Amino acid sequence: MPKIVDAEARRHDVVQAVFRIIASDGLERASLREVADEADLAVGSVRHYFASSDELLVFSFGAVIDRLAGRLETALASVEGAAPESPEQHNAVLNLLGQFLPLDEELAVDACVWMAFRHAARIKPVLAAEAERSHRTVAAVVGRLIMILNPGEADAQQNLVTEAERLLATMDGLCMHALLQPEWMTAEMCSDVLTAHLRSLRTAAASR
Amino acid sequence: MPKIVDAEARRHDVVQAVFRIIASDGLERASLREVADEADLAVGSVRHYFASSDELLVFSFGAVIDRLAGRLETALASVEGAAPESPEQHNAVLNLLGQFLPLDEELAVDACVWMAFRHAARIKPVLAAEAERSHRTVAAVVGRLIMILNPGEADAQQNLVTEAERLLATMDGLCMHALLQPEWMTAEMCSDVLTAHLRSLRTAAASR
DNA sequence: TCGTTTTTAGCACGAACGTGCTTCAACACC
DNA sequence: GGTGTTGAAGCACGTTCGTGCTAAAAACGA
Repeated sequence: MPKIVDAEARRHDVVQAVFRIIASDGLERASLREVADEADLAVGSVRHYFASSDELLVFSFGAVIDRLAGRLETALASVEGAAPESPEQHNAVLNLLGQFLPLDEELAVDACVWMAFRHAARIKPVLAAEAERSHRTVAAVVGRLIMILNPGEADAQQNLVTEAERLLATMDGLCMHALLQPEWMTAEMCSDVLTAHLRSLRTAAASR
Repeated sequence: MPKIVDAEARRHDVVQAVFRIIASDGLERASLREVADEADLAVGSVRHYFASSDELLVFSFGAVIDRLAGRLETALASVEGAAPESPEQHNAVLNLLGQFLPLDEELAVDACVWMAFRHAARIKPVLAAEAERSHRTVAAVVGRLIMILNPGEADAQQNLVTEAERLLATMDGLCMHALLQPEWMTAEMCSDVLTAHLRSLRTAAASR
Protein backbone atom coordinates (compact mmCIF):
# COMPACT_ATOMS: atom_id res chain seq x y z
CA MET A 1 0.00 0.00 0.00
CA PRO A 2 1.10 3.50 0.52
CA LYS A 3 4.21 4.97 1.92
CA ILE A 4 3.42 5.30 5.60
CA VAL A 5 3.90 8.78 6.98
CA ASP A 6 2.38 10.12 10.15
CA ALA A 7 0.31 12.81 8.49
CA GLU A 8 -0.59 14.51 11.74
CA ALA A 9 3.04 14.78 12.77
CA ARG A 10 3.95 16.11 9.33
CA ARG A 11 1.29 18.77 9.54
CA HIS A 12 2.61 19.67 12.96
CA ASP A 13 6.13 20.01 11.58
CA VAL A 14 4.91 22.25 8.78
CA VAL A 15 3.01 24.40 11.26
CA GLN A 16 6.14 24.71 13.38
CA ALA A 17 7.97 25.93 10.29
CA VAL A 18 5.22 28.48 9.74
CA PHE A 19 5.62 29.66 13.32
CA ARG A 20 9.37 30.10 12.97
CA ILE A 21 9.01 32.08 9.76
CA ILE A 22 6.33 34.36 11.18
CA ALA A 23 8.38 34.99 14.30
CA SER A 24 11.54 35.84 12.43
CA ASP A 25 10.36 37.33 9.15
CA GLY A 26 6.70 38.16 9.56
CA LEU A 27 3.50 36.59 8.31
CA GLU A 28 3.76 38.00 4.81
CA ARG A 29 6.93 35.96 4.30
CA ALA A 30 5.16 32.73 5.21
CA SER A 31 4.73 31.72 1.58
CA LEU A 32 4.50 28.13 0.48
CA ARG A 33 8.04 28.20 -0.84
CA GLU A 34 9.49 29.67 2.34
CA VAL A 35 7.56 27.27 4.53
CA ALA A 36 8.61 24.31 2.44
CA ASP A 37 12.25 25.34 2.65
CA GLU A 38 12.04 25.88 6.41
CA ALA A 39 10.42 22.46 6.86
CA ASP A 40 12.94 20.80 4.50
CA LEU A 41 10.19 19.77 2.13
CA ALA A 42 9.23 20.55 -1.43
CA VAL A 43 6.40 22.92 -2.21
CA GLY A 44 4.42 20.03 -3.61
CA SER A 45 4.76 18.13 -0.35
CA VAL A 46 3.43 20.98 1.72
CA ARG A 47 0.58 21.32 -0.70
CA HIS A 48 -0.16 17.64 -0.28
CA TYR A 49 -1.04 18.26 3.35
CA PHE A 50 -2.58 21.70 2.94
CA ALA A 51 -4.65 22.26 -0.16
CA SER A 52 -3.89 25.94 -0.35
CA SER A 53 -1.91 28.68 1.26
CA ASP A 54 -5.01 29.95 3.04
CA GLU A 55 -5.72 26.53 4.50
CA LEU A 56 -2.20 26.35 5.89
CA LEU A 57 -2.49 29.76 7.47
CA VAL A 58 -5.90 29.11 8.99
CA PHE A 59 -4.71 25.79 10.39
CA SER A 60 -1.62 27.44 11.85
CA PHE A 61 -3.74 30.16 13.44
CA GLY A 62 -5.93 27.50 15.02
CA ALA A 63 -2.87 25.65 16.27
CA VAL A 64 -1.46 28.64 18.10
CA ILE A 65 -4.86 29.39 19.62
CA ASP A 66 -5.15 25.82 20.86
CA ARG A 67 -1.67 25.93 22.35
CA LEU A 68 -2.38 29.13 24.20
CA ALA A 69 -5.80 27.94 25.33
CA GLY A 70 -4.29 24.75 26.70
CA ARG A 71 -1.68 26.62 28.70
CA LEU A 72 -4.32 29.01 30.02
CA GLU A 73 -6.63 26.20 31.13
CA THR A 74 -3.80 24.51 33.03
CA ALA A 75 -2.82 27.77 34.68
CA LEU A 76 -6.42 28.58 35.53
CA ALA A 77 -6.76 25.25 37.31
CA SER A 78 -3.78 26.22 39.46
CA VAL A 79 -5.42 29.53 40.31
CA GLU A 80 -8.66 27.82 41.24
CA GLY A 81 -6.76 25.37 43.41
CA ALA A 82 -5.05 28.06 45.44
CA ALA A 83 -6.50 29.71 48.51
CA PRO A 84 -7.97 33.15 47.88
CA GLU A 85 -5.69 36.08 48.76
CA SER A 86 -2.80 33.68 49.40
CA PRO A 87 0.69 34.22 47.96
CA GLU A 88 0.21 30.92 46.12
CA GLN A 89 -2.81 32.35 44.39
CA HIS A 90 -0.91 35.51 43.51
CA ASN A 91 1.87 33.48 41.93
CA ALA A 92 -0.63 31.32 40.10
CA VAL A 93 -2.28 34.42 38.69
CA LEU A 94 1.07 35.83 37.61
CA ASN A 95 1.87 32.51 35.99
CA LEU A 96 -1.42 32.52 34.12
CA LEU A 97 -0.97 36.05 32.84
CA GLY A 98 2.63 35.24 31.97
CA GLN A 99 1.38 32.77 29.38
CA PHE A 100 0.47 35.76 27.22
CA LEU A 101 3.93 37.29 27.33
CA PRO A 102 7.13 36.46 25.44
CA LEU A 103 8.99 35.45 28.60
CA ASP A 104 11.04 32.74 26.90
CA GLU A 105 11.85 31.66 23.37
CA GLU A 106 8.86 29.39 22.95
CA LEU A 107 6.40 31.86 24.41
CA ALA A 108 7.91 34.59 22.26
CA VAL A 109 7.26 32.60 19.09
CA ASP A 110 3.68 31.98 20.13
CA ALA A 111 3.16 35.61 21.04
CA CYS A 112 4.55 36.79 17.71
CA VAL A 113 2.43 34.36 15.77
CA TRP A 114 -0.69 35.10 17.76
CA MET A 115 -0.33 38.85 17.28
CA ALA A 116 0.49 38.50 13.61
CA PHE A 117 -2.55 36.37 12.86
CA ARG A 118 -4.94 38.55 14.82
CA HIS A 119 -3.80 41.65 13.01
CA ALA A 120 -3.88 39.86 9.67
CA ALA A 121 -7.43 38.76 10.40
CA ARG A 122 -8.55 42.38 10.19
CA ILE A 123 -7.73 42.25 6.48
CA LYS A 124 -8.01 38.61 5.48
CA PRO A 125 -11.58 37.32 5.86
CA VAL A 126 -10.44 33.67 5.91
CA LEU A 127 -8.87 34.29 9.31
CA ALA A 128 -11.87 36.07 10.79
CA ALA A 129 -13.54 33.00 12.25
CA GLU A 130 -10.43 31.86 14.09
CA ALA A 131 -9.80 35.40 15.31
CA GLU A 132 -13.28 35.43 16.76
CA ARG A 133 -12.66 32.08 18.44
CA SER A 134 -9.37 33.34 19.77
CA HIS A 135 -11.00 36.35 21.36
CA ARG A 136 -13.86 34.38 22.85
CA THR A 137 -11.57 31.73 24.30
CA VAL A 138 -9.17 34.15 25.93
CA ALA A 139 -11.93 36.45 27.15
CA ALA A 140 -13.62 33.50 28.82
CA VAL A 141 -10.49 32.60 30.75
CA VAL A 142 -9.80 36.17 31.79
CA GLY A 143 -13.43 36.61 32.77
CA ARG A 144 -13.27 33.58 35.03
CA LEU A 145 -10.04 34.90 36.50
CA ILE A 146 -11.66 38.22 37.32
CA MET A 147 -14.55 36.41 38.98
CA ILE A 148 -12.11 34.45 41.12
CA LEU A 149 -10.27 37.58 42.16
CA ASN A 150 -13.49 39.51 42.83
CA PRO A 151 -15.61 37.02 44.76
CA GLY A 152 -19.12 37.82 45.81
CA GLU A 153 -19.92 40.58 43.39
CA ALA A 154 -22.90 38.98 41.79
CA ASP A 155 -24.64 42.32 41.35
CA ALA A 156 -21.91 44.23 39.60
CA GLN A 157 -21.71 42.17 36.45
CA GLN A 158 -21.06 45.32 34.50
CA ASN A 159 -17.89 45.89 36.47
CA LEU A 160 -16.77 42.31 35.87
CA VAL A 161 -17.02 42.73 32.14
CA THR A 162 -15.26 46.06 32.27
CA GLU A 163 -12.48 44.71 34.46
CA ALA A 164 -12.08 41.66 32.25
CA GLU A 165 -11.74 43.82 29.17
CA ARG A 166 -9.36 46.09 31.03
CA LEU A 167 -7.12 43.21 32.04
CA LEU A 168 -7.31 41.78 28.55
CA ALA A 169 -6.32 45.10 27.01
CA THR A 170 -3.45 45.48 29.45
CA MET A 171 -2.19 42.00 28.63
CA ASP A 172 -2.30 42.64 24.90
CA GLY A 173 -0.56 45.96 25.35
CA LEU A 174 2.12 44.39 27.52
CA CYS A 175 2.62 41.65 24.96
CA MET A 176 2.90 44.21 22.19
CA HIS A 177 5.45 46.28 24.03
CA ALA A 178 7.45 43.24 25.07
CA LEU A 179 7.60 42.18 21.43
CA LEU A 180 8.15 45.59 19.85
CA GLN A 181 10.21 47.42 22.48
CA PRO A 182 12.00 44.67 24.37
CA GLU A 183 14.61 47.09 25.74
CA TRP A 184 11.93 49.14 27.49
CA MET A 185 9.46 46.42 28.36
CA THR A 186 11.63 43.88 30.13
CA ALA A 187 10.38 40.89 32.06
CA GLU A 188 10.79 42.83 35.31
CA MET A 189 8.74 45.71 33.97
CA CYS A 190 6.05 43.24 32.90
CA SER A 191 6.02 41.82 36.40
CA ASP A 192 5.87 45.29 37.98
CA VAL A 193 3.00 46.33 35.74
CA LEU A 194 1.08 43.13 36.41
CA THR A 195 1.56 43.45 40.15
CA ALA A 196 0.37 47.05 40.04
CA HIS A 197 -2.66 46.04 38.04
CA LEU A 198 -3.56 43.23 40.42
CA ARG A 199 -3.23 45.60 43.35
CA SER A 200 -5.52 48.04 41.58
CA LEU A 201 -8.02 45.22 41.11
CA ARG A 202 -8.06 44.48 44.82
CA THR A 203 -8.38 48.08 45.97
CA ALA A 204 -11.09 48.72 43.41
CA ALA A 205 -13.03 45.74 44.67
CA ALA A 206 -12.55 46.81 48.28
CA SER A 207 -13.70 50.36 47.58
CA ARG A 208 -17.01 49.17 46.21
CA MET B 1 12.09 77.15 -15.11
CA PRO B 2 10.26 74.10 -13.95
CA LYS B 3 6.66 73.27 -13.74
CA ILE B 4 5.61 74.65 -10.39
CA VAL B 5 3.97 72.12 -8.16
CA ASP B 6 3.60 72.36 -4.43
CA ALA B 7 5.87 69.44 -3.71
CA GLU B 8 5.02 69.37 -0.04
CA ALA B 9 1.30 69.19 -0.75
CA ARG B 10 1.90 66.43 -3.29
CA ARG B 11 3.87 64.40 -0.81
CA HIS B 12 1.07 64.91 1.68
CA ASP B 13 -1.47 63.66 -0.85
CA VAL B 14 0.62 60.59 -1.52
CA VAL B 15 0.96 59.92 2.19
CA GLN B 16 -2.80 60.22 2.59
CA ALA B 17 -3.19 57.61 -0.12
CA VAL B 18 -0.77 55.37 1.77
CA PHE B 19 -2.86 55.82 4.92
CA ARG B 20 -6.07 54.88 3.17
CA ILE B 21 -4.54 51.76 1.67
CA ILE B 22 -3.04 50.62 4.96
CA ALA B 23 -6.32 51.19 6.78
CA SER B 24 -8.39 49.29 4.27
CA ASP B 25 -6.04 46.66 2.84
CA GLY B 26 -3.05 46.48 5.16
CA LEU B 27 0.50 47.68 4.93
CA GLU B 28 1.67 44.87 2.68
CA ARG B 29 -0.69 46.13 -0.02
CA ALA B 30 0.82 49.60 0.10
CA SER B 31 2.94 48.98 -3.01
CA LEU B 32 4.04 51.75 -5.31
CA ARG B 33 1.47 50.75 -7.89
CA GLU B 34 -1.39 50.65 -5.39
CA VAL B 35 -0.38 53.95 -3.85
CA ALA B 36 -0.06 55.59 -7.24
CA ASP B 37 -3.50 54.36 -8.25
CA GLU B 38 -5.04 55.54 -4.98
CA ALA B 39 -3.43 58.97 -5.37
CA ASP B 40 -4.43 59.17 -9.07
CA LEU B 41 -0.82 59.34 -10.14
CA ALA B 42 1.54 57.21 -12.14
CA VAL B 43 4.15 55.06 -10.49
CA GLY B 44 6.87 57.23 -11.93
CA SER B 45 5.31 60.32 -10.37
CA VAL B 46 5.25 58.82 -6.92
CA ARG B 47 8.83 57.78 -7.39
CA HIS B 48 9.69 61.33 -8.32
CA TYR B 49 8.82 62.44 -4.80
CA PHE B 50 9.96 59.32 -2.96
CA ALA B 51 13.10 57.71 -4.25
CA SER B 52 12.09 54.23 -3.18
CA SER B 53 9.31 52.28 -1.61
CA ASP B 54 11.15 52.25 1.70
CA GLU B 55 11.51 56.02 1.70
CA LEU B 56 7.78 56.41 1.13
CA LEU B 57 6.95 54.07 3.99
CA VAL B 58 9.39 55.67 6.42
CA PHE B 59 8.07 59.11 5.55
CA SER B 60 4.50 57.94 6.04
CA PHE B 61 5.36 56.41 9.39
CA GLY B 62 6.90 59.71 10.47
CA ALA B 63 3.83 61.59 9.29
CA VAL B 64 1.43 59.55 11.40
CA ILE B 65 3.70 59.89 14.41
CA ASP B 66 3.78 63.66 13.99
CA ARG B 67 0.03 63.83 13.64
CA LEU B 68 -0.53 61.83 16.80
CA ALA B 69 2.14 63.76 18.70
CA GLY B 70 0.54 67.05 17.71
CA ARG B 71 -2.88 65.95 18.94
CA LEU B 72 -1.37 64.66 22.17
CA GLU B 73 0.48 67.91 22.87
CA THR B 74 -2.70 69.93 22.36
CA ALA B 75 -4.65 67.63 24.62
CA LEU B 76 -1.92 67.64 27.24
CA ALA B 77 -2.05 71.44 27.36
CA SER B 78 -5.76 71.18 28.14
CA VAL B 79 -5.04 68.76 30.96
CA GLU B 80 -2.39 71.03 32.39
CA GLY B 81 -4.76 73.95 32.19
CA ALA B 82 -7.50 72.23 34.18
CA ALA B 83 -7.77 72.24 37.95
CA PRO B 84 -6.54 69.04 39.57
CA GLU B 85 -9.26 66.54 40.50
CA SER B 86 -11.87 68.65 38.72
CA PRO B 87 -14.36 67.18 36.26
CA GLU B 88 -12.79 69.38 33.60
CA GLN B 89 -9.47 67.68 34.20
CA HIS B 90 -11.12 64.27 34.03
CA ASN B 91 -12.66 65.12 30.70
CA ALA B 92 -9.40 66.55 29.43
CA VAL B 93 -7.62 63.32 30.39
CA LEU B 94 -10.28 61.23 28.67
CA ASN B 95 -9.92 63.43 25.60
CA LEU B 96 -6.16 62.96 25.59
CA LEU B 97 -6.36 59.20 25.91
CA GLY B 98 -9.09 59.15 23.28
CA GLN B 99 -6.55 60.40 20.76
CA PHE B 100 -5.11 56.88 20.74
CA LEU B 101 -8.40 55.20 19.96
CA PRO B 102 -10.32 54.79 16.70
CA LEU B 103 -13.26 56.85 17.90
CA ASP B 104 -14.04 58.35 14.49
CA GLU B 105 -13.06 57.70 10.90
CA GLU B 106 -9.98 59.88 10.93
CA LEU B 107 -8.72 58.54 14.23
CA ALA B 108 -9.39 55.01 13.04
CA VAL B 109 -7.19 55.48 10.00
CA ASP B 110 -4.40 56.88 12.13
CA ALA B 111 -4.74 54.07 14.63
CA CYS B 112 -4.62 51.42 11.91
CA VAL B 113 -1.60 53.00 10.29
CA TRP B 114 0.21 53.52 13.57
CA MET B 115 -0.32 49.93 14.64
CA ALA B 116 0.64 48.56 11.25
CA PHE B 117 3.90 50.48 11.09
CA ARG B 118 4.92 49.61 14.62
CA HIS B 119 4.37 45.94 14.03
CA ALA B 120 6.12 46.11 10.67
CA ALA B 121 9.09 47.78 12.35
CA ARG B 122 9.78 44.56 14.23
CA ILE B 123 10.69 43.01 10.89
CA LYS B 124 11.78 45.89 8.67
CA PRO B 125 14.94 47.57 9.99
CA VAL B 126 14.29 50.72 7.97
CA LEU B 127 11.33 51.48 10.20
CA ALA B 128 13.13 50.83 13.47
CA ALA B 129 14.30 54.41 14.03
CA GLU B 130 10.84 55.88 13.61
CA ALA B 131 9.36 53.18 15.83
CA GLU B 132 11.82 54.14 18.51
CA ARG B 133 10.89 57.81 18.12
CA SER B 134 7.22 56.89 18.23
CA HIS B 135 7.62 55.06 21.49
CA ARG B 136 9.74 57.77 23.10
CA THR B 137 7.35 60.52 22.07
CA VAL B 138 4.21 58.82 23.34
CA ALA B 139 5.88 57.57 26.50
CA ALA B 140 6.96 61.12 27.31
CA VAL B 141 3.40 62.42 27.02
CA VAL B 142 1.94 59.60 29.09
CA GLY B 143 4.70 60.01 31.66
CA ARG B 144 3.86 63.69 32.06
CA LEU B 145 0.19 62.79 32.33
CA ILE B 146 0.92 60.35 35.13
CA MET B 147 2.94 62.99 36.94
CA ILE B 148 0.04 65.41 36.67
CA LEU B 149 -2.41 62.85 38.03
CA ASN B 150 -0.05 61.78 40.83
CA PRO B 151 1.23 65.07 42.20
CA GLY B 152 3.81 65.17 44.96
CA GLU B 153 5.29 61.75 44.56
CA ALA B 154 8.85 62.79 43.94
CA ASP B 155 10.18 59.80 45.83
CA ALA B 156 8.33 57.04 44.07
CA GLN B 157 9.81 57.51 40.61
CA GLN B 158 9.76 53.76 40.14
CA ASN B 159 6.02 53.77 40.50
CA LEU B 160 5.67 56.60 38.03
CA VAL B 161 7.52 54.64 35.37
CA THR B 162 5.52 51.52 36.13
CA GLU B 163 2.23 53.39 36.02
CA ALA B 164 3.18 55.12 32.79
CA GLU B 165 4.02 51.81 31.15
CA ARG B 166 0.84 50.33 32.54
CA LEU B 167 -1.30 53.09 31.11
CA LEU B 168 0.58 52.89 27.82
CA ALA B 169 0.01 49.15 27.61
CA THR B 170 -3.66 49.55 28.41
CA MET B 171 -4.04 52.18 25.71
CA ASP B 172 -2.34 50.02 23.11
CA GLY B 173 -4.46 47.05 24.12
CA LEU B 174 -7.64 49.10 23.96
CA CYS B 175 -6.65 50.40 20.55
CA MET B 176 -5.92 46.88 19.34
CA HIS B 177 -9.24 45.55 20.55
CA ALA B 178 -11.16 48.50 19.16
CA LEU B 179 -9.57 47.87 15.78
CA LEU B 180 -9.71 44.07 15.77
CA GLN B 181 -12.91 43.33 17.70
CA PRO B 182 -15.05 46.44 17.21
CA GLU B 183 -18.23 44.57 18.16
CA TRP B 184 -16.85 43.79 21.63
CA MET B 185 -14.76 46.87 22.22
CA THR B 186 -17.20 49.67 21.55
CA ALA B 187 -16.63 53.31 22.33
CA GLU B 188 -18.64 52.93 25.53
CA MET B 189 -16.54 49.99 26.63
CA CYS B 190 -13.41 52.03 25.94
CA SER B 191 -14.80 54.81 28.08
CA ASP B 192 -15.71 52.41 30.88
CA VAL B 193 -12.28 50.82 30.86
CA LEU B 194 -10.53 54.17 30.86
CA THR B 195 -12.66 55.44 33.72
CA ALA B 196 -11.94 52.30 35.70
CA HIS B 197 -8.26 52.67 35.04
CA LEU B 198 -8.20 56.32 36.11
CA ARG B 199 -10.07 55.40 39.29
CA SER B 200 -7.49 52.72 39.97
CA LEU B 201 -4.77 55.32 39.51
CA ARG B 202 -6.33 57.58 42.11
CA THR B 203 -6.93 54.88 44.68
CA ALA B 204 -3.44 53.50 44.16
CA ALA B 205 -1.99 56.94 44.74
CA ALA B 206 -4.13 57.46 47.82
CA SER B 207 -3.16 54.12 49.30
CA ARG B 208 0.54 54.95 49.19
C1' DT C 1 8.65 -9.46 -8.31
C1' DC C 2 4.87 -6.68 -9.50
C1' DG C 3 1.23 -3.30 -8.91
C1' DT C 4 -1.16 0.19 -6.15
C1' DT C 5 -1.33 4.10 -3.58
C1' DT C 6 0.67 7.66 -0.91
C1' DT C 7 4.29 10.88 -0.86
C1' DT C 8 7.54 13.85 -3.01
C1' DA C 9 9.24 16.72 -6.57
C1' DG C 10 8.89 19.78 -10.18
C1' DC C 11 7.19 22.53 -14.30
C1' DA C 12 4.44 26.31 -16.17
C1' DC C 13 1.46 30.05 -16.15
C1' DG C 14 -0.34 34.53 -14.86
C1' DA C 15 -0.06 38.13 -11.62
C1' DA C 16 2.24 41.45 -8.73
C1' DC C 17 6.33 43.45 -6.92
C1' DG C 18 10.59 47.12 -6.82
C1' DT C 19 13.48 49.55 -9.56
C1' DG C 20 16.79 51.33 -13.36
C1' DC C 21 16.15 53.85 -17.21
C1' DT C 22 14.01 56.44 -20.98
C1' DT C 23 10.61 59.48 -22.92
C1' DC C 24 7.07 63.05 -23.19
C1' DA C 25 4.78 67.34 -21.59
C1' DA C 26 4.67 71.62 -19.29
C1' DC C 27 6.15 75.90 -17.78
C1' DA C 28 9.28 79.99 -16.14
C1' DC C 29 12.98 82.58 -17.63
C1' DC C 30 16.27 84.80 -21.08
C1' DG D 1 9.76 82.51 -29.09
C1' DG D 2 13.24 79.48 -27.87
C1' DT D 3 15.20 76.69 -24.06
C1' DG D 4 16.29 74.07 -20.30
C1' DT D 5 14.65 72.24 -15.93
C1' DT D 6 11.28 69.53 -13.75
C1' DG D 7 6.93 66.84 -13.25
C1' DA D 8 4.57 62.87 -15.19
C1' DA D 9 4.41 58.54 -17.47
C1' DG D 10 5.84 54.24 -18.88
C1' DC D 11 8.76 50.28 -20.41
C1' DA D 12 11.64 46.30 -19.17
C1' DC D 13 13.94 43.21 -16.26
C1' DG D 14 14.45 40.05 -12.59
C1' DT D 15 12.04 38.08 -8.50
C1' DT D 16 8.50 36.13 -5.96
C1' DC D 17 4.00 34.52 -5.35
C1' DG D 18 -0.14 30.89 -5.60
C1' DT D 19 -1.76 27.22 -8.03
C1' DG D 20 -3.14 23.63 -11.66
C1' DC D 21 -1.00 19.87 -13.33
C1' DT D 22 2.22 16.04 -14.32
C1' DA D 23 5.53 12.63 -13.18
C1' DA D 24 8.98 10.24 -10.41
C1' DA D 25 9.85 7.78 -6.06
C1' DA D 26 8.90 5.02 -2.24
C1' DA D 27 6.71 1.47 0.44
C1' DC D 28 3.73 -2.25 1.29
C1' DG D 29 0.34 -6.23 -0.07
C1' DA D 30 -0.16 -9.74 -3.44
